[in-house]
Amino acid sequence: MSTMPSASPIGASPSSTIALLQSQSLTTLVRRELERMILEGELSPGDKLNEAALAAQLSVSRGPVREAFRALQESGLVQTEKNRGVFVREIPMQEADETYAVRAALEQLVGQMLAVSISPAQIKELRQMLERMERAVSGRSPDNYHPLNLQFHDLLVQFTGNDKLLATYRRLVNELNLYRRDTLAQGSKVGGLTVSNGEHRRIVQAIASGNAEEAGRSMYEHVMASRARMHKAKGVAETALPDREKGHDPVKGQDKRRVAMREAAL
Amino acid sequence: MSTMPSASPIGASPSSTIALLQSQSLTTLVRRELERMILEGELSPGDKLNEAALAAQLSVSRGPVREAFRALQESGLVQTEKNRGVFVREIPMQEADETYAVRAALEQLVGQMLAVSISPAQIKELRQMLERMERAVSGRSPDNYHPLNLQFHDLLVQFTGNDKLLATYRRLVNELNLYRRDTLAQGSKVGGLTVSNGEHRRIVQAIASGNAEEAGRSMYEHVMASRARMHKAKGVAETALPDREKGHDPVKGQDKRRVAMREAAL
DNA sequence: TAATCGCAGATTGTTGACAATCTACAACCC
DNA sequence: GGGTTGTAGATTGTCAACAATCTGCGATTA
Repeated sequence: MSTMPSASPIGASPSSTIALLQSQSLTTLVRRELERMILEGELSPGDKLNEAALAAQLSVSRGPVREAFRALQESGLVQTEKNRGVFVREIPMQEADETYAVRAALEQLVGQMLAVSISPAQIKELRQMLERMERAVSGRSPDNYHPLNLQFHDLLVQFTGNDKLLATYRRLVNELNLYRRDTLAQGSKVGGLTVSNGEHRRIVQAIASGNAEEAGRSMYEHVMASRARMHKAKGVAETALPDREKGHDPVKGQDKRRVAMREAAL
Repeated sequence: MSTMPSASPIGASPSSTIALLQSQSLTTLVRRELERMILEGELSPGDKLNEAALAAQLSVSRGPVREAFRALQESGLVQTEKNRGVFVREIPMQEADETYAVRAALEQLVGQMLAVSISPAQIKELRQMLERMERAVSGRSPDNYHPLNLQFHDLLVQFTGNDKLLATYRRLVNELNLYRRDTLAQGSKVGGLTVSNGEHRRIVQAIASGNAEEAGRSMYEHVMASRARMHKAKGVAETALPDREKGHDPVKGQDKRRVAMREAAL
């Protein structure tokens, strides 16, 4: 905490500093910081975000914090309950499932597009990524695999040159990362990493060979395989602790009454 | 204007009124109203949204209005320039193009899913929609076609039962509607309606027959054909008025200096 | 005359205060 | 003892005021 740039970086060139001040409002800064906190795991699904506390921590008033909340809500990272506060979203398994399906369709499109448009330089960059991931798997640093994996997929989407596709993709992946957070650390170590990277190689190979259909199919199947691995890991985690009696249970006490009224409000 | 529900609808059942008050904040109401205004064309791309004026018009303070702005910004409907205000977004042609590509991939998925899962009742509902659109085309009320068209596609996505897919789809379509606004009224009357509805029939036929591949392909091609029709209409509109000297030009005066500084800020 | 400068009004960014609501705990009743 | 009621503290929803920035227009000057 307290890593906010409260003091301005005077070292930078003056023009860029001016431009920065012009485009950055406090709301933007707060939004960015909160997104970072959530995505990096400093805040976990179900956690409550206290307006006043956050405002004090970031040395701003509650206004910008509330505005940042509305943006994060729209992006699916937090959820607001009137008069109760905002909470880091807990993605239900069913929603994660649906998201995987959408993501698979998008990545299939990515594969098809890249098979036609990719450049030699881009292929080279992808192969370098593959090697780095290979080292992460075979070496004793499997913790590094996940960020590399994210970067690899993001790079593929970037290479399509379709910004809308990229934005849509990232939105979905952000939410999936939220879902994976708890099961991830343990889940993916069960041995799926080698398999996953094998699928990555198949993808790059198909793209490089210019086979659009195969490239699309390999990406689609890779996403669906990831989903299956996630389910498996989730199942393991689930049975590991018998009755899910740890952590924050959002429904208890008179919450039941509130929930019932909410549902009736439809 | 002034169609806000300032007075509460006492006629409704008390429980639903309570539930409504529990879930609706002023921010939510303002957001909804602004979205309606934009989507129904009361506000056009490029228009400036004045905080104080809107707050007065809706009888709230500027706080909720600002929060609604942040949500609309994240959803892509408006765009904010610090210290200058928020504007209804003007979708560049290239972005619309990219959006059509993403949408086509999503609708292809919709077709594939529905070919497997659709129910007889749903098929019936789709066929009724087809007839309504048919009447709108053959009759002398082509203005009704567009909303029916939107409803038809939305219904298809709803029938997949995948809420995430639906949310993603709607986000894209909202932005596309923003893009189409100016060219639409004139553009689609050039005669594409009959063709469009023919494609709709092909889609429903393929879905009903359970042919996933054909259903997906027909939807993909329909979206791409829509894009082509849009381009054509846009081209017509473009050449119709020689030098695009009508309407609001966002870049003029000392704006050029600002824009240059913004770009340097990257 | 054309360009620049500077000011007044308007608009946005941010803040602090007040009102409404919720949460937790204690007193009370059956 | 179990359950309800009521109250105090904390938290959120909303508002109005202040500060910073921008916009447009007139004055000034070369």
